[in-house]
Amino acid sequence: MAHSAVERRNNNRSTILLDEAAKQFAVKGYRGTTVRSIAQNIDMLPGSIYYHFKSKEALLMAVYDVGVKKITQTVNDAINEASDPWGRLEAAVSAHLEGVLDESNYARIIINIIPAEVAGLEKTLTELRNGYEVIFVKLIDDLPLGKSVDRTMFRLMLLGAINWAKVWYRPNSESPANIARIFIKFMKDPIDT
Amino acid sequence: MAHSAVERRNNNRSTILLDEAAKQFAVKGYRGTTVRSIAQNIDMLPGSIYYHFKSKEALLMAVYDVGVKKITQTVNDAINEASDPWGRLEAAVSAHLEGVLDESNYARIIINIIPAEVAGLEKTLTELRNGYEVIFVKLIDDLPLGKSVDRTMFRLMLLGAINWAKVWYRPNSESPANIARIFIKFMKDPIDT
DNA sequence: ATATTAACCAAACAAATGATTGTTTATCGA
DNA sequence: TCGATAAACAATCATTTGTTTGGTTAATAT
Repeated sequence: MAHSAVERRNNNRSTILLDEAAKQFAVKGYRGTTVRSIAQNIDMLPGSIYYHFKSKEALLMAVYDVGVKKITQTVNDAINEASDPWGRLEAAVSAHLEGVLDESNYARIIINIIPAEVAGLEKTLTELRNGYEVIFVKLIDDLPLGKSVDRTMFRLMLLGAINWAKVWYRPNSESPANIARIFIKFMKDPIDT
Repeated sequence: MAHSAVERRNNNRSTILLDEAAKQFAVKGYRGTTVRSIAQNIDMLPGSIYYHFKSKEALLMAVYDVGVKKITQTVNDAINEASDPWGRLEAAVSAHLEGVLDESNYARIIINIIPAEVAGLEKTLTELRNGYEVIFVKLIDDLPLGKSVDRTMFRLMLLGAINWAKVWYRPNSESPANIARIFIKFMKDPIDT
């Protein structure tokens, strides 16, 4: 037999480490999170973190990168469930909201980390976020809108509205899916009927 | 004579100190801003700040308070220039945007400081911001909207959209007034004409 | 002229924090 | 069994950060 019931050395605690870092960065920001508190919450010594990542900034980068990949995946999956353009956009908005409002989700750091707060990573973080938002550029391109509609402003308005939800959202507010439906309706239909 | 041409003792560097603090808090957040860097930028020693304010938190509070008062004033003034409900709302949005997008404006910190980042001041800061936003509650109450329209969600969407502008706004983007006009139009009119 | 006070400077402190170094333990392939 | 290596520990360092303390200077009041 290959390896018995003996506990393997395969303690892939890098994953646990990444999870914990994601959670704390999302809630307390970059500077509000300390290497020590991350280590403590996963029963690891502060110095050990530096075996997995060469610096605190590198740790944030790793978390941010995973966060972008995960929410990109989630939103893309959601899009494929719908067929008509407006339905696809609503599905994307709903998935995005679920991601950024779920406390256990990596995606939160995408909107909770202020790039300027990190300095050394400002440019890279901003680029990663912009890359993700390309999904919405395409979705909005596919909408049947009048010639006079500025699609860029349309996107900036919609994304701003949903990203700001983190500020006012409470677990007993409307559900992410409802918020998505309501916001899309505001954009799509005349307001007074 | 009262006091001659002799240089007055009126070295009111408290104002300069407050200005610099406002600027740095707005850009780098509370934790990202250090007492030292504020002092350095106005040629003052770190310790001297504690003559004017008893703590870093007290300094933030002072800045935040001035910020809320200033933007409240600005927006209220703008409202009085218009008469119809939609026009008043657009004026308010425009004034709000000008305030929060102007780098030299105190109002920026209202949206760039995350209350949860400060801990000891979370409640107070949130209350101050909510107090300001009452202006928009009233403006939206006055709109001629259909019975089925959720005015709270309407406000959250609109305020979110304009508050997020800080993330993408560049001096060569649309002007604050144009952004206000476009966003209000999105909310008011059918999208495809 | 003297006393008082506003407004700072100079220096330092204690705590917190990111990071480094040397060592140990456990697993696995040869 | 042995050597290599992954993964962590234990201890410590150097720096940063908010804050304090005591002294200094110049304007104002008495």
